[in-house]
Amino acid sequence: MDNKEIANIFKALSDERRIKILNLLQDGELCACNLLERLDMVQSGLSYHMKILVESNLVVCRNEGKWSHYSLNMEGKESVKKILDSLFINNNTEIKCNCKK
Amino acid sequence: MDNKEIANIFKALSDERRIKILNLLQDGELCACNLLERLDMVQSGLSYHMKILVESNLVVCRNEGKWSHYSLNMEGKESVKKILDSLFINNNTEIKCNCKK
DNA sequence: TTCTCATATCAAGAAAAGTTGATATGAGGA
DNA sequence: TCCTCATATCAACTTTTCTTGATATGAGAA
Repeated sequence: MDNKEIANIFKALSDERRIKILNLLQDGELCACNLLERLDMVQSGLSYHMKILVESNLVVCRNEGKWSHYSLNMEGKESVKKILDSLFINNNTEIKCNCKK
Repeated sequence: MDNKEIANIFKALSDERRIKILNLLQDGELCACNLLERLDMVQSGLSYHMKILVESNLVVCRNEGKWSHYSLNMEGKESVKKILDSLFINNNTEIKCNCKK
């Protein structure tokens, strides 16, 4: 996974409205119309944000007839944690800063 | 911590160049001039990005004379993981989706 | 098939974030 | 003090992301 892909996953988490959506999904699976009722947002806006959350694997979408049901993806969370662990490593190679003193 | 603050922390991680900076800091503390040598970026740009990383507590800055030395903040990483855990919870309240069938 | 409803996509504009060169600040050396 | 160097800030501009209303798609009901 390259830096651009990593940045994109965090980008999915970097919007206040998308965090609010994750909050709402803590209570269980919800369909788009139910999410919409609980958010101050137009339908096309919700669709835009849900696409970002689903594509970044943080949310799962289950289609049933004309409805889309969304739920939190715990595997997505674990994968973000693994990314964090891979970013915050101390290789201890003791590269000393060599500014021209 | 409210949703806006949470979004801001992930925002700090949502830029490819800042991910690259974290990669570089894996080898240990580096001063701004050393980071600059390793990045394709002008000095004011680096300063802009470092400010974001420091303010979001992902990187620590140690000032020594006219130099600024940066290093990864492991506490910052842990705090991001805690935020993830608080976002991805299943409250199991069984709110059933009530779309008008 | 035709209508209605849930959701997705599009295009245009608004808002936010990133980039750049110029300048400011402030520490140490001369 | 004056000069130089490392870093920060600023203002203008570019790029990216978000928002919105209009329209498209596609499923089930009539």
